[in-house]
Amino acid sequence: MSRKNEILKVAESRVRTGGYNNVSHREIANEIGIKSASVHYHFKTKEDLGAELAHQYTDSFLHALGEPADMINSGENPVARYIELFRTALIRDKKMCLCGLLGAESDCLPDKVRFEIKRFFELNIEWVKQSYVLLTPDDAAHAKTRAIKLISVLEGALMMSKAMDDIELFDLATLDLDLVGSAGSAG
Amino acid sequence: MSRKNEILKVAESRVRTGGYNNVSHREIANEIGIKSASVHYHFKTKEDLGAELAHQYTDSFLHALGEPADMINSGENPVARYIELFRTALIRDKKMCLCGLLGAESDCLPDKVRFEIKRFFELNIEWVKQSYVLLTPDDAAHAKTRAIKLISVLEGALMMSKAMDDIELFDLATLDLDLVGSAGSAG
DNA sequence: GTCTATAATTTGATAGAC
DNA sequence: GTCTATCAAATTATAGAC
Repeated sequence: MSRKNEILKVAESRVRTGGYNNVSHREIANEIGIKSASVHYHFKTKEDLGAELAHQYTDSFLHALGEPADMINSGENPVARYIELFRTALIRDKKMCLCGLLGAESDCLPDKVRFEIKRFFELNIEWVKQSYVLLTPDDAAHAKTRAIKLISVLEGALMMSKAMDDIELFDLATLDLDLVGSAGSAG
Repeated sequence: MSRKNEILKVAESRVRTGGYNNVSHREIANEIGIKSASVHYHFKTKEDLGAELAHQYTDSFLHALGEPADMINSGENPVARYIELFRTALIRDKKMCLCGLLGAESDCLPDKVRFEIKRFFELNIEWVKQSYVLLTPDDAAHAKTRAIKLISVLEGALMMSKAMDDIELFDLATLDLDLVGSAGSAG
């Protein structure tokens, strides 16, 4: 793993644990065995580090999701996979969604970081919306609203599970979610 | 307003904007015209300040909610008021829920603060659960799960609205929520 | 090209002034 | 009782070593 990716990895862990102000050059440097000032060679400013971190997180997230159309062709429900990816963040990483936590802090973030957070949600809304359109073409008019509802409950469920230190809360919150039917048809 | 409450007010604004690490003694002090060290007279440590802030926020939130039984007696839907209180946080304050943001950072917070965040969500789940029990006694078995779902979507909707800097997202996410019927009956 | 010595600023806290 | 001078540690950044 390149030095740059080592830095991003440590930064991701720390930001997903406590937000933008929970990461510092020194802690990153200590963890990978360089001096804190060395981080500045790889990322000119902290703002640049944060922005590149969020951008890469978004790309990696979308890559893990894949293409809704492909999934449907192979008999998989893309919305179910979307939910599962959020669950993975909680179960495997034991951490928040990077862009969820940063999104909540948006008003105090540097411009470049805020821009990348927005990009994450725009692309996520579009991905889920497209999935709903493919799953239920007759209800295409509601696809975007349903996408926003789904992402909201997933981000909120992550947040509550961390707050209560109880993974089961996530499963309760995401029980019988809107997988296929029109908004609120599950249950 | 007492000095102590002045400090809490500034701290609340800053924490709700950027989390626990977004507040500092100096900024608090500057804003109210004292020296940063003076804050330590009113709150021994930052942990104590954070804990008292979260405790007071929780009490104030519950007080604004009132008693579900009273509301039902006077013909008001308590769940509708609950949703409205979250909306107020966004529209009037233009800020996150204090305990939502801190909850997402839970793993890096001092013990006393984490304890208060947990208390917020425990009391909120209980309040909403009780409301559902009163509204739909026949579905009492699902009341707690429905409460968790509702709080999740509200916290997530706040988060997304801040991330996208778009209040309308909150209204879309909370359109046709589970006000009375059993889980997922809305739509 | 990669990294570090060093610095300016900020942070949380103590010891003590009035 | 209320507040401040002062401090030790941490944070981001620069200038320059190798």
